[in-house]
Amino acid sequence: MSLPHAILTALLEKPSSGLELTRRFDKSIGYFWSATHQQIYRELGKLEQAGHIRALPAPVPARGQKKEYEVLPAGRGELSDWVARSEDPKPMRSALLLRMRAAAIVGAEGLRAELERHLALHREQLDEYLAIEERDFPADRRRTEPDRLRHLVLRGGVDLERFWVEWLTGALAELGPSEA
Amino acid sequence: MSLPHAILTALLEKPSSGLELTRRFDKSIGYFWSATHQQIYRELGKLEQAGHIRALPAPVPARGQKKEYEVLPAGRGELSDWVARSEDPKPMRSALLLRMRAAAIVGAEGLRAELERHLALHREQLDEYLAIEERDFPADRRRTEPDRLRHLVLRGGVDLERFWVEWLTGALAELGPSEA
DNA sequence: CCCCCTTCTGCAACTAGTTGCAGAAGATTC
DNA sequence: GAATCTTCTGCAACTAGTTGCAGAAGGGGG
Repeated sequence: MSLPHAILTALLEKPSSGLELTRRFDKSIGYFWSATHQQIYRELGKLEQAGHIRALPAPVPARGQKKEYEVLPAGRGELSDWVARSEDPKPMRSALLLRMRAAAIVGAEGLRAELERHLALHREQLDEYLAIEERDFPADRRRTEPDRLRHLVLRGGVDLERFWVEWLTGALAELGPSEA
Repeated sequence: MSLPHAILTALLEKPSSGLELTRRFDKSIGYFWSATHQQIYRELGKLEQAGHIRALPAPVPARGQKKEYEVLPAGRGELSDWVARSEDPKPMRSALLLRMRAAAIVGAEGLRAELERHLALHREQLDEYLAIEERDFPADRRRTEPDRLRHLVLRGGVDLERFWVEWLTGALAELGPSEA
């Protein structure tokens, strides 16, 4: 599974506490691997026990007290192995495509509004990605390999959102202008 | 959740037994909503109890005996409601994009082979979709609304695979010809 | 007839992810 | 200086999905 590796990556980018991680998952790593704070806390516990990360010594260790984690060499090693590991892509799932197929049988009443809503959401996400690209990846920041890799990831997000925007636009056109 | 609706859709397309459904999920509905036979059997049980489907009267009802299900009006109603229901798209997950981001930190050794493997798989899937399109959706079979909807779904699959093929091709070019 | 193979259904036990809630520490405010 | 709000961590209980296995029925084949 990928959650521990997502966390290791995030912690290597910057040592953080559970809540900080949660927030960063909400806007960066989470764009392609989302997780709730619960998953994160539990996984931090497991990673610590496995010796992949450790809590930075805190002045007052207590419940409700912020706890920062950093990655240990073993954790970095595990992540490095994982990058090269062979793993089949898991079949994608789209409830929207499924609904479309159901609509082919029971009728498309009410579907149009939902498609429009999704279209708006995907447009929004696309704009967000484009803003990030402009901010974080100006042409001169695409030289080093790490930067090129990070930019490729973002490009993936951009192009995927573009795909949805185009597909939804086409679907709406195909449904005809006056469906219920 | 969508699994029960996937099953209702499949059963409306054709009443089936659990194993038949499993096979059809492996090659049709499952392209965008996969499920194991276990999930399917359990869900069939729940759907039957909810009065959404019923088992067709079998000559010899017994364990190990094929059991066909068909959708009842209540099930069709539920599916019809679901088509119009509002439901946020769940954030996508891609272990590959995640790995790319990890590679930006720990190095991209060994990643290239994996990208090539995925590229081959996506090309294969794309070809399969195109073959289905040619077989099931010749130009004259795209007239009725149900056919147009079903074709849109397939188009979604085609374009998504195209996206991956293009992204992976670009990523491989970007990684440079001689990465480890 | 008996063994074995396939088909079909299903239980049990697991991992992953979600939701709701609660308690401690520190900051804020009146 | 007490009431309350925010931050941070975490438990408990749930739903969804996965994996491994087993048992019944039926169809050959020697």
